[in-house]
Amino acid sequence: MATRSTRKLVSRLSNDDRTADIMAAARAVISAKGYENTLLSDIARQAGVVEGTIYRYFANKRDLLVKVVEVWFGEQLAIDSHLESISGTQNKLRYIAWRTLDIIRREPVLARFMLMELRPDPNYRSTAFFEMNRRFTHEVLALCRDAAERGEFLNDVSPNMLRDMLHGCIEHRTWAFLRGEGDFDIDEVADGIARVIYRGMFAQQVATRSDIGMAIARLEELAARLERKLDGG
Amino acid sequence: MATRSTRKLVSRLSNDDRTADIMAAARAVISAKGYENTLLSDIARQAGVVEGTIYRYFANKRDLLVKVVEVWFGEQLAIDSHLESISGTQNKLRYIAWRTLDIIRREPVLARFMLMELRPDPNYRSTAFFEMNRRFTHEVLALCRDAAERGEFLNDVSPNMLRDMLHGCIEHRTWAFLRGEGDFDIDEVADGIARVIYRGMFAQQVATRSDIGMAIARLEELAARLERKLDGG
DNA sequence: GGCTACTAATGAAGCCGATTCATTAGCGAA
DNA sequence: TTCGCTAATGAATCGGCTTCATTAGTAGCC
Repeated sequence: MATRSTRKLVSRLSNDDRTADIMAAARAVISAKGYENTLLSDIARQAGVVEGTIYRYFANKRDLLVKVVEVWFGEQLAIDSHLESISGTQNKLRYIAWRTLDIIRREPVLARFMLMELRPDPNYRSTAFFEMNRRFTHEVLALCRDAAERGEFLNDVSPNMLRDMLHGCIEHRTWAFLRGEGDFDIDEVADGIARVIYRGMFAQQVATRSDIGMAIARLEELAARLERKLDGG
Repeated sequence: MATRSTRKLVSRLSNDDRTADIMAAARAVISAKGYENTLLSDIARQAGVVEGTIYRYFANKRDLLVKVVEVWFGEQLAIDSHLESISGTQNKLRYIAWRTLDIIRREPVLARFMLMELRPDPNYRSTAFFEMNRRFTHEVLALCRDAAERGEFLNDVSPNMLRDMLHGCIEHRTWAFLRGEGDFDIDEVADGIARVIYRGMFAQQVATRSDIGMAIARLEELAARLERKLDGG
């Protein structure tokens, strides 16, 4: 097809090198132009190859972008040992929310891709991404479950619901941020979420009728003793 | 271009009639095949017109589908007078959440369109859809604000945050439903959301065990003082 | 150092939708 | 009945992704 004279090949690299090149190019393009505006031809140009070459390494455009975002997301998850050093369930909740919001603030394009492309995928649950995300959100589940077992939290709302409230609220806020509305005060948001969930689930040690009954009994006992003294004196 | 012999025109209708035909066809196709699988040619065939005709009435495919969803969403908002008859802030919250979940359950494809196409739109805030959605979510805002003013709710988390928690959680659950996971128990979800938010914000005027303990300590102190007087006297 | 086999890289062609626009035909007004 | 307007047409275009027969680096062998 192509004439001999126009053909020029770039150097032949190992599979790994070429894959890395293309993914780096894709990452650069996607983060510069946003997901919907990313063309395969842009990626190819940036990587210094031709569009067809990409299909030797990736099944299709979406496959490429998913792999890029998986790596990206994995990097975010890696930095993650601070949680244990925080004490108190409410503080832990606040930190988890804050950290998630912070990732979103730093990498809005990534966040958008997650929300738009990965989560709606019908077989999301069998993707590598799901597994990573599961580990990520597992913290909230474990935290709430522990609190319930220790008696700190009530038992009447499932930890899954609480996790969804936390992440759902974060995502809802994220959309406003991604559209460029307002100033995205992540401290305020994280604090509000943690506060409402914690207070909403806290198994408050309120006084019961029997507590009050005991108090009355004690007062009656004291009064009786005084009375005896007065009578006797 | 076209030869005289092959050309056949459908009857010419008023603009409104033809617009309605196309929108009805679009709605049928999108709800049968899902948004990503909806082709303009499907819609045209269903409407009994040719693809090009659609461009006389709508700027492009997206414009058509947005208008379809706007009308649909408007219908949902119309049925909406039950809320006032419900008493109690928590019950109202539960009803609002339940009703939203119910709309989603009945029209999952359109719900998906809202979440995927309308909300991410950069000029979402200037769309008719935003205005409708504002009225829709305004109920939650008003409810929480009123409760705060009456002293039923605490003042330390903004009503906007609470609204986002409610809708965020609903949306998060919706994705799982749209992917066909689990059974989408909307009663449980609505109840959980309302419960956590209500309890989390309720300005609880109850006595705690420590309050009663302090009271008892104070009484014992008084009793001791009396006793000393009697003993000394 | 030349030859061969292997396969990475090429890029033109194919394909599949949305979108455009010159042409045609229905319809109401004069 | 004719005329003018414009709704409807559908072939052509366009803009992406994807395929695949062809070309050319490269490593291994003698």
